[in-house]
Amino acid sequence: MPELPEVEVVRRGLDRWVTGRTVASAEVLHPRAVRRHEEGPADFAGRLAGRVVAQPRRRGKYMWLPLLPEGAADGRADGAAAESTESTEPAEPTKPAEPVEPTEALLAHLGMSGQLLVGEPDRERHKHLRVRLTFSDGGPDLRFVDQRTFGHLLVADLVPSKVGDRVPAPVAHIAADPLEEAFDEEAFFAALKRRRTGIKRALLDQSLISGVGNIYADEALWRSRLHWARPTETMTRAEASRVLEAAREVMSAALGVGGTSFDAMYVNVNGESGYFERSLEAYGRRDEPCTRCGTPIRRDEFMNRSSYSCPKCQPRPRRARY
DNA sequence: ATGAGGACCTGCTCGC
DNA sequence: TGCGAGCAGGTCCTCA
Repeated sequence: MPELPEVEVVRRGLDRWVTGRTVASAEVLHPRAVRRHEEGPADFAGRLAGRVVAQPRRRGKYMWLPLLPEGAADGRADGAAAESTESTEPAEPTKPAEPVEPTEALLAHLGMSGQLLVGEPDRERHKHLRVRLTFSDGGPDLRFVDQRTFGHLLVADLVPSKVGDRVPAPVAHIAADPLEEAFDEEAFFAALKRRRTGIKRALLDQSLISGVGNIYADEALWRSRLHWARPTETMTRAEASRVLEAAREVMSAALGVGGTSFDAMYVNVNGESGYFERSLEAYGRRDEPCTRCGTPIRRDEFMNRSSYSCPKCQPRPRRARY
């Protein structure tokens, strides 16, 4: 279940394996994977062929590969893409070119089960392979594999975002994530006071704060001792800061774990952080003792999914909001 | 505009 | 052994 840390690990893997390379072809094996590309699969593939991939970017759970015109310089000073493996030596001549500002990007959202895998072009095709990109150097290809098809890829124009940078159009309304420098804590707190909803719903609202999913929301709330149905308008500035800091902590920890196995990610740029197996304090621990107080963790239904919390550390507010 | 709930999707697990 | 129910949840869509 990729949330921000897992997506960031994938982004780093993509930076290592595809930045600076030229797309030869894009093959859409399941139209649903590109359903948000309004002009359809053929246009999607057409826009990718021949483009040079610039350094991958990310905001929250979205990531994107800026696309440069064919033959453009990739913006890398060290030509690191060429050292990925012997078979990925770029075929293009390395003549200097004017830096070009990308106007489009390949945008990816992994959804629930999406993976971006880099590997030898002739390896076996996974059952849930949805999209495949090949590169002009004949080196490792890039595969979008997604069992549940909640994820998607599309090519979009880069437009100004509410954060102030240029991002793919579908990301323009997304707030910065709490690990970004640009994250506006004052604006987040003001939004909490304005909203008439519960804190967990607010944490999952990507227009207020991006990158937080169900798992890290529960973990951040457990750490900050806040109940998920706490009305946001009653929260103090200190409580808001607490839950933000907790979110940063859990996501940074997960990123740290995911990052440690990063060097071995040649064929497995897949967003598995390994974090879930060890460090979760609330999520998925129904009836297990709270590691702070020993009270059994409870599971509530919320938004058609689960919320885990400690009944003692996170008492339900008298006025709950969902 | 805002808040709340459902739809989408497939594989796995559980109970009968 | 078979099979249906339940569960997993990010985002978009609809409705009040």
